[in-house]
Amino acid sequence: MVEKRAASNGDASGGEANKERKGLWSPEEDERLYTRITRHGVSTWSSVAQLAGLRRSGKSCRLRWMNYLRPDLKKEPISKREEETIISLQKSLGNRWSVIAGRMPGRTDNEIKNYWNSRIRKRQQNTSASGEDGGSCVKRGDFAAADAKSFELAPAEEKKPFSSGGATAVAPPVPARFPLFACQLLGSGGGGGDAIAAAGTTQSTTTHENGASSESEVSVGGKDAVEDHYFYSAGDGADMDMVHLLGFDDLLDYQAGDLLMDGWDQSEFYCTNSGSSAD
DNA sequence: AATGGGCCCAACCGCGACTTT
DNA sequence: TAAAGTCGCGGTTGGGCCCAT
Repeated sequence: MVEKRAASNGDASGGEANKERKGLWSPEEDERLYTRITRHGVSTWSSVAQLAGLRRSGKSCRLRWMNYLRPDLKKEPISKREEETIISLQKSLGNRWSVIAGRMPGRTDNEIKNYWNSRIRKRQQNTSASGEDGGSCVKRGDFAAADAKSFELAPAEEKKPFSSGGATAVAPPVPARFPLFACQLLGSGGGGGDAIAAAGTTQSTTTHENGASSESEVSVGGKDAVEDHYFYSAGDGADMDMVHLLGFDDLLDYQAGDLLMDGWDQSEFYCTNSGSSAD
């Protein structure tokens, strides 16, 4: 879809040589940006644009990466369960889309905002126009308002970036800010190995027989290095030699157990590159 | 087959916050 | 402390797609 749009958007390398390009991204521009970031990471977005040879603003590059190229993005449509989560979080947090997106791995603020504006809000307007409570228009199932409580941010933790803004250098290929995932140690004999870690890496998504819908292995360096793995140093110092990223639905399931969603912000984890394809 | 209206989503814009110098 | 540079956010828009007529 985007490719189709981009293809009709003209030649990325043509036109006036020094004028900043706007509009849809071409596949070539995507490739340049993706390659640049996966190989060298992000120091500042304006330098990424420059070094990738793109006639785009840093801002535009950031947006493209965050909303489309990031390897950890979910490609599938927003599920019913995710929709319920969006509704609950919007109710408690308001239109703080980035915070809401931060609670939904693989989803972007833009995606959630668009989804809200185009579908949920409209539906709620329709139902409230027909005399119902707008907030309860969707059947909530097992995700009641009480569940939404566990998503709320502690005030002091709001807007806590992984690496602070400005020109913070980050080891490749992880972008300056990257999402948090709940992870599970492999070979630890069960749930005892649950941990939280940070990741900004490529996921090779696989569907497992146990029904976990989007369990993924973490790999490094995008397409060129799918065999490499990051090592994560957890808060207690324990190293994980491999982690599984869990899909959002899996995380909701964990609420019944030891791992709560709001645990995501309670620990800080640092990513070190163990082996690496970065040149 | 043509067309017009609504939907959806990628991307832009403007602004505030933060960092660096 | 101020200014400049950069980032990130929420609101908005433009245009392609889909579908009913």
